[in-house]
Amino acid sequence: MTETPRRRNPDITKAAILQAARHCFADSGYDGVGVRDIAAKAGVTAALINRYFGSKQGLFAVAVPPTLQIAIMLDGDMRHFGQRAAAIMITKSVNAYDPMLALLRSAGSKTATPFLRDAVTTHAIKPLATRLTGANRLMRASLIIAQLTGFDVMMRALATDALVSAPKDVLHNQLAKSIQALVDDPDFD
Amino acid sequence: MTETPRRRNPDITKAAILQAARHCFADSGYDGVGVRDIAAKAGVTAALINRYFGSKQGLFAVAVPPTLQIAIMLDGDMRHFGQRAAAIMITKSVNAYDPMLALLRSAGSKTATPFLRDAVTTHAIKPLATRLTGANRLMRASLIIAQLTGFDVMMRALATDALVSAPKDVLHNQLAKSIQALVDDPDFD
DNA sequence: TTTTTTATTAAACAATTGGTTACATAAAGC
DNA sequence: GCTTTATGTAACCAATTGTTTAATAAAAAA
Repeated sequence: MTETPRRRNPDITKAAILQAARHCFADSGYDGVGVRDIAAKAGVTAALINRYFGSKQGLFAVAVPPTLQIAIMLDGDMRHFGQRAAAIMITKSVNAYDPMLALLRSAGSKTATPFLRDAVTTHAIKPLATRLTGANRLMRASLIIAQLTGFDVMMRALATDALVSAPKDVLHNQLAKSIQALVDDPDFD
Repeated sequence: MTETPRRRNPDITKAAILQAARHCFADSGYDGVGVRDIAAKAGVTAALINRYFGSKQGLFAVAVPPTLQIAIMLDGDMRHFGQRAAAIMITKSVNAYDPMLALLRSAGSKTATPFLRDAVTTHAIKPLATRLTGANRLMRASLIIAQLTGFDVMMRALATDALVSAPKDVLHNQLAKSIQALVDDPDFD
């Protein structure tokens, strides 16, 4: 948000469009925003989106899928994955860009769904599965991602009161326990 | 689907509109369908939607929210809730009307969100919470609903391969265990 | 049968919005 | 100064939206 009148620079412009696109898609979903909205937020005109990204679809594919990753949660001992994941899910700033919201709010779009399916598999399920031990890793990773996704649906997309106004510490404990149950090797129970 | 040329009957017509609306909203979300689509599927004209339900919004409010209920899952011993819920979630026919899909695919719609928030609280979270024991029942109920929701996101809205092509029995066991962990009274662990 | 009611349709409204592209402008690099 | 290219303007062309008014025809009432 620099106040200096932006000099000509395609890289900066592309970055601005990407950032604006991520926020817009997270706010309103793929079908909910127009290219003019995104361009306006980036401080440019809609024509540049087609120039740099080919189409609205192209922009979405470049902007959103790669941001769907859970690297931060995976950084550390997997015996405490539930703790870390729960902490991140609960404390995510509501105003910050959240790729999960872009996913949820675009889940109804026939255009966006294929990209999202790929993104979830590549950037979330598979990386998580490689950190699991025991049997059925891909399936268990999917269930974990599903759990995190469902939490975001209730907490952010719908913002149901029972979750939004729940005491953070209690919420953290329950969520962490539930997630960890899927992480721990089922063969050792 | 009677082949007899339908005689005039407002009740039957209203019912046809409601059924068509539920399927359309589940398929494409609130913003994804027009009143003409719904009317066509019901075999009537769009004007009738406004006559009988006031508006598209009114139709949505009447058609979808009350169908969001988990009565079948609650029928029985809560010590096996996880088993029943998992079984239902996994075997839901893909072609049958699924109110959860209407929810997920409408989660991006600014118009539909308030109705859905209310519906989830009234018809899913609260009924489930009354069947729980121990502390933080509303919160735990929310987490359970979140888990089921997330599962539907991955399994149906996105249809990620790791879940769709997973062996049903293994999937059932994992899902049931994970759900039941949230049902069981945390004070007795 | 005649009259009244009303279920249903047809048609238009009015506004918007959609993504995309051809052309014009002006800044940057050489 | 010349060329390249980043950016803006503007128009396109279409499709569609939810809604309403007025006409039609079927059912109910008399």
